Amino acid sequence: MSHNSIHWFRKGLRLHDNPALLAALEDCRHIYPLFLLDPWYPNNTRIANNRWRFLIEALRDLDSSPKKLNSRLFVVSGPPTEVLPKLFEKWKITRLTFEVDTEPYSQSRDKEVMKLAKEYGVEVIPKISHTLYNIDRIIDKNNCKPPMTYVRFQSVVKAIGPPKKPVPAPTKEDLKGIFLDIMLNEKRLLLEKIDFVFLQAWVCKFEKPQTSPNSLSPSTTVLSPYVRFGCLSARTFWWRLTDVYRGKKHSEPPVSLHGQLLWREFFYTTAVGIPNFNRMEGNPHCVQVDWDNNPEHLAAWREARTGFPFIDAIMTQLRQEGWIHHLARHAVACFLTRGDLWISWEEGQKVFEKLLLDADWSLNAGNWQWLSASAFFHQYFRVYSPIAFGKKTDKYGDYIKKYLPVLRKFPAEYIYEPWKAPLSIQERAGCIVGKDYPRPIVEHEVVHKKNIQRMKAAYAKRSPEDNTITKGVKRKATSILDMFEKKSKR
DNA sequence: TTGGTGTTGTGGGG
DNA sequence: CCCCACAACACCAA
Repeated sequence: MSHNSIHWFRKGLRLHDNPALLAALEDCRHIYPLFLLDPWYPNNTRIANNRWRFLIEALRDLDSSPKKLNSRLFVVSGPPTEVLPKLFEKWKITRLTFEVDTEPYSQSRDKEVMKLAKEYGVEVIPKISHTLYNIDRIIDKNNCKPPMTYVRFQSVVKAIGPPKKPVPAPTKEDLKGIFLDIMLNEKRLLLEKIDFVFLQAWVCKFEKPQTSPNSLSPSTTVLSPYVRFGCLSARTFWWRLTDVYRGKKHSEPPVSLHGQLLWREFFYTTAVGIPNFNRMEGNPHCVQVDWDNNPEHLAAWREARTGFPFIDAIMTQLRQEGWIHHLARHAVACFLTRGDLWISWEEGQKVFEKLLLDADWSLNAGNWQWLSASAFFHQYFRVYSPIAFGKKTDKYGDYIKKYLPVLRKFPAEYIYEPWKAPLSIQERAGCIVGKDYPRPIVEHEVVHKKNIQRMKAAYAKRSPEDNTITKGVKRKATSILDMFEKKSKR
């Protein structure tokens, strides 16, 4: 019982499956659970109110403890490199623990913090628990470069074996004799929800492409924000699913729920292994495209006034609720980029980063590249129709009517294309297109064909060593990865 | 070297 | 209901 420990919460806002927190409690006299409000985030990223609120609630959840334990979570504002040294001295800290975070800013921040800790004689213990695997190990196993397809990724992780089991939450026994400032109040509600909602049959049958982007209540788990902030451990989720699968016939990756966790892991891996992953320029795997600069169109997309009800309804749900179905993300992402507006995926990435509760640096960048056919996905001639796609799962446009009440009186026949309705019908619906609801800002039938040709030209312009022979890309990637490897050898 | 395959397209044809 | 054209890249198996 000799250490004074800080456990620094960043992601991983939970007590269960938190190996770094357990490490902090070992031989510990006093534990200080800490969350820093790092000004780098509001200064360099976009965070809408909904997402702040989710974070605050998650922190409150961590902090909410039975009064009798007199517990608390320390929340301090300021840059980590300024705040932590003060706390090291004030609390006579000998040990700092935290969960490994692979994002570029986090990596540089943690490197600085580790240097400082050394100066103050503080032992640092980082532990992996945000991802299913050690991402570096996946890259190493794949010849020191990130696997570029899901199939390849699957074969690499299969060779590694299943993810590690989650570690248990600290018990009252672990805390005996420790001055604790945190509560052991797990997100019970959430775990109960998993047990309750995840009826076995539903879990076993789950196939992502069969779920609906526009059902009125979500057709998927909606656990992504919890996983994003680490309120729910991906490993805990994985092994709970394994329990549910046991002995039953069940769906398989890529479409199963295990498959969804592997998609997350896939983009975490590529984000670590590919330089400039959230940008087009300097990103060796990203097709270089001459995207248009069109602030009016971008604003119309962002503000749900493209004149395409399906697109506008999705963007409205995004703004109001901070969550939209994965396929809805496909529809609006394709529309913004290669499908209709020909605006850079980086612009869409910024809007999602701000509005999605589950906005995750790696997944956001990876999926935008996928949807814009800039990397990972290359069948750019497969363009989502802003009219036809939604009809498959919502013939009468109930989803549109929910989020765009101005259109609620339109008959099903015209709900996806109100501009085609005769004026008499528009009048009867109490909504004149061009006055009460915008006219479509582009002619989809025309622009999407033109855009396919522009995409074709962008692909053709890639230098031969960029596309035909992968050597060119590999060379670039490995040189970066060599550096990365050296850095990560502990 | 070649041919097949890949989470989630559309519109036209039979 | 299935099949095709549209026609690209990364990877793998033969």
